[in-house]
Amino acid sequence: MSRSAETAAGGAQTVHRALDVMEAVASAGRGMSIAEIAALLQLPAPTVHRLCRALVERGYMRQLGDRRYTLGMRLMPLGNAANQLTGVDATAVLADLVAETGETANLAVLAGHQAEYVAQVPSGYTMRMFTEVGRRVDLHSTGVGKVLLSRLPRPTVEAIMRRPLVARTPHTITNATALEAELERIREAGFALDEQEQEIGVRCVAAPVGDELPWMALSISGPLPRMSDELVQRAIPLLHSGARRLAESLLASKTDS
Amino acid sequence: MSRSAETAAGGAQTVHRALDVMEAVASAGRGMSIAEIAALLQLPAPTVHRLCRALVERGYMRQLGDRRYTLGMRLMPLGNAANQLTGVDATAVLADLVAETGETANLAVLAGHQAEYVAQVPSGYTMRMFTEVGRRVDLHSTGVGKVLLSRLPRPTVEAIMRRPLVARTPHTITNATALEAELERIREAGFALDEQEQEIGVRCVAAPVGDELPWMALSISGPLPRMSDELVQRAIPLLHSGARRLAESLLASKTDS
DNA sequence: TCGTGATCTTTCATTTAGCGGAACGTGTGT
DNA sequence: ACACACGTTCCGCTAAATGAAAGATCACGA
Repeated sequence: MSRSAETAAGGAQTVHRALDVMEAVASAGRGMSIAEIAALLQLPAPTVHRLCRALVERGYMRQLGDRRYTLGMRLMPLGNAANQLTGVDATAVLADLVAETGETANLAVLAGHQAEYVAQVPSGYTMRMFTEVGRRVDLHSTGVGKVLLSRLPRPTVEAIMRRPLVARTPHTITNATALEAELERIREAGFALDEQEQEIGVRCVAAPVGDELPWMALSISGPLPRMSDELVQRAIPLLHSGARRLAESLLASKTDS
Repeated sequence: MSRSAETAAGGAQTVHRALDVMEAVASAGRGMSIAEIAALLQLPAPTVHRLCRALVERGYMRQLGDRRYTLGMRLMPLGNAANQLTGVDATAVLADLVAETGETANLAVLAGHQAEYVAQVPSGYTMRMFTEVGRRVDLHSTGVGKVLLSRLPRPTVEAIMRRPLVARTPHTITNATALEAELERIREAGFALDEQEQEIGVRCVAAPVGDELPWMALSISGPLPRMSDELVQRAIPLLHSGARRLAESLLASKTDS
């Protein structure tokens, strides 16, 4: 690859590497050593060390007494600021989905090897899905998680599948071959179902949010008796159009802010 | 400045610049144009543009319809990850508070317009406060929440007060003027009390964690009969010293793990 | 306590990725 | 349509990043 082509691709390799380091530590959910990070990211130790040092200087990471590195304080207010600046855009889309389907609408993003709910508008029913914003769930056993998984690069998917696929219920897909087939179906169909795989009595239908946002997924969920096949079929195009609106809003190529 | 001195300073100029960009947008609390960011940071527009593009690719920022840039959703799960990892490290301080006061100790952080419990060490009593780590509570009706609220910038406080101040119990402060007076008292006194405002029969005393960490608060809580005035008075300096130790620990470049 | 191996941290010659001025493209107002 | 302000892209150049090697530190076992 020629140098000019590399430059045209972005001129920000160092930034990407620093963010990779930070995300690795966030994914691990514990302090990580330089050697661990270096092995995971396939980077030389001095490079990782330099990036860690920069992130420590800025408060994004901090170093523990045993020389491992963990996340720093600076990320907390930034997370809150992002929530305030973007939450409004998502809430309108979620509220419309609730109005159209009657069920709870959720927005989830990839967080390491899990999905994390970042926004939710609850249905008006008292018997409804209750999930706190901020909660993390497995990828393989939830609708949003399977959508996210279906869009990850193959090596990442394989790494996740090498972990035990924990059975949350008797319906959970715990076999890698079966899960891979499910992911293929999801890619074909453009949506995923959670058929009591995460929680008995709960059904969920989820859709991806946009090609440019492979780490984001939208869903509605509710109790099995209410989440009929008719509702699911009706919900799918609504999810797709909601997802489109949300992606447009977030990417804002044509939408007013 | 010679090149070798510059290199010795870190070899991460690009990382620092990217973080500067992101922090500028976070501080502004609204979309910013390339020209604005460039002027603020004294960088050329193409440099800012390249950095913005990298941050957009990773989801840390997004671009609006009028070409301005704002924060992206990728920061939300990272902020939550930092919350959780901090909670783990706070456990020693919390355990000391429990040993000294006999009551449940909690660490909470600002999460949007709520407080989220990120760590807790329970008292040895069977009748004690039980709150799941990860749970979110209102700011206006909890000790930790009022501490956090007392340290937010005035426009944010006003925005929060424009929402209904929900009465969790008959003791909850639901009047904005009264709440403002309470926040002023908290700023003066350096601690907050929750006098059955969040839950009948529960009393709580909370303190801020450090000037540099205004999104964080520490508290002890317990049932009214045990949370005597004498205990509260005794607990306040313990909370302050615990808070100081915690802040030092979190802000230090190396901490015991 | 000492020795050793593992790992982290620093140094610096080399490479290349990032830089920024200039040119081009886009959006807005008249 | 035109002018102006600003965003975005291009590309030659060099400042910044890189990573192998050396030095420093840590943890563990004898």
